[in-house]
Amino acid sequence: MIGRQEADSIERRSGVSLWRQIADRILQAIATGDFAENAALPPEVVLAERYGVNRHTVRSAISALVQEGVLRAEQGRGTFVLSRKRLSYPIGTRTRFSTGLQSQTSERHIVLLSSSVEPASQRVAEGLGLARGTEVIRLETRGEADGRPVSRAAGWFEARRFAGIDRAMAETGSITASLARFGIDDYLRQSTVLSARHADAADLADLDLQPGAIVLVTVAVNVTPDGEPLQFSETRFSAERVELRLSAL
Amino acid sequence: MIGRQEADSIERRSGVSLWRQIADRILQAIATGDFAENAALPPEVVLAERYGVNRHTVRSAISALVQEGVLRAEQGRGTFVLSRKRLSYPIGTRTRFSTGLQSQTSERHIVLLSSSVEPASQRVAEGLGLARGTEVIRLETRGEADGRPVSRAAGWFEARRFAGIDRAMAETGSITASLARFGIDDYLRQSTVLSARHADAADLADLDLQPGAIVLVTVAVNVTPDGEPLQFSETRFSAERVELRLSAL
DNA sequence: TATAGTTGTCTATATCAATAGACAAATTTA
DNA sequence: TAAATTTGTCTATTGATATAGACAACTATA
Repeated sequence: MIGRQEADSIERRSGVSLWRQIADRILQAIATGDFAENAALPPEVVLAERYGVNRHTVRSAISALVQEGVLRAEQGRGTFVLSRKRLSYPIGTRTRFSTGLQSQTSERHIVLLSSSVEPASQRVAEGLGLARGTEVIRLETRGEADGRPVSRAAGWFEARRFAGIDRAMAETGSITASLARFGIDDYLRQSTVLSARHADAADLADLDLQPGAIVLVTVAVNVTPDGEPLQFSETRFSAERVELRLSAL
Repeated sequence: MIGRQEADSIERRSGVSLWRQIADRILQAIATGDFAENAALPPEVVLAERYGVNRHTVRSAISALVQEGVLRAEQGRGTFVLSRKRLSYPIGTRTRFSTGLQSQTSERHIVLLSSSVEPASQRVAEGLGLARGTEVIRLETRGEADGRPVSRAAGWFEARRFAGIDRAMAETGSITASLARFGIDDYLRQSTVLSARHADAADLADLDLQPGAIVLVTVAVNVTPDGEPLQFSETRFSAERVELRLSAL
């Protein structure tokens, strides 16, 4: 990389405190592998000079990350990296939570948080090709890998056709397995729209994030091989824990 | 949507000032179309109550957005939305800047900012299937639509094979047209990895963003239909101006 | 032409964020 | 063991952030 010197500088009077900007930088460095797992961070004085701030400001950043479980500080020894690189979550025509992360994690599963029946909103109705107001089942789920939450999703299914999918989901912990109970043995991703924003209060709680964190948001429609809409979903990924790999679509 | 009441609340002591969080919310609302273009924002007192902060705090947020050219405030009348919804940028096997945004913009083009020859870094070499250190040409470009910067990209090409592609790029303003001069009349996107982070100082300058803004980052490899690597690229999109639509090819 | 509704400006106060310096406490190294 | 290195704690000061209240200036409308 060239000309990245000044990019290491920090924005003042930006509404984002310096300690949080520095915490972000450190997270970023860990996520991209610049700070290896278990390795010691440069000493506080060095970081302070690198970012052009006071040592105490660096300490604020570090203490936030210690709180967050990303770093461990040991008096007299140094500060060490606990967390690992980002998971790489594949998105393609055959997107499946568990299989996608299989090779990168020792354990992953989906937890059903809640379910409800509601009239389809405009966008849900559009996505599923239903009339607005048609009853749909809404499943709120969280995806976890190696004990850490990585994604939070809301999925909508036509209520009439998929009555009981909430129970299936609770029992199997898998969308794929749940759909199989309704005779769907294959489904494809028809469309995905992707955006990013700051995590809101709900995201922070659901994904166990700190304020100021970023979430990647996908809005997708899954269909049968024939093109019949099955599921409309909105998923939020923690941008600091996962990256999305667009596999041959 | 259900249960979004509390999500409207704001995080204190988060390292992100309240006025900036509120500015983000308003931007978000505009981007998703919740606040229509040219429409009046709710009065300051109402916003203050909605977000649970003082009116002066809301005013700070609004004044930042006025500065940014997103809002226009008129004493006695109200505050009005100037900017429009996010552009939807398609990503698929045939991803082309200009064609992708054609229907949504009246004008778009790519500006060549700089070019240089350098030895391939680890990741560039891997992406292009070259030995590390092989000479590559690096093109720095900015994509603009309707006069606003939407993306900032670095692209790497094998220097030996694509000598002069910088000139071609400067003249044509198009990757597709430049590659055509080297006998490449079609190319496909082989892989794309997507992540999100806060904009750094370089992003802020290049994309004309405000501190605290978010960028979507894609790292991609383009290949010939035969699978021969042509281009390795890293692109940063302003998350408040574009969303990425993953198109099935 | 009042009146209500809205943005703009001013003063004051309290808390958070950042800098500065000094030294304690723990660990590693010479 | 002594010295060097590193994190932890304390005090003090400055500027940015947030709250509070009052009122001016401007616009639309009854």
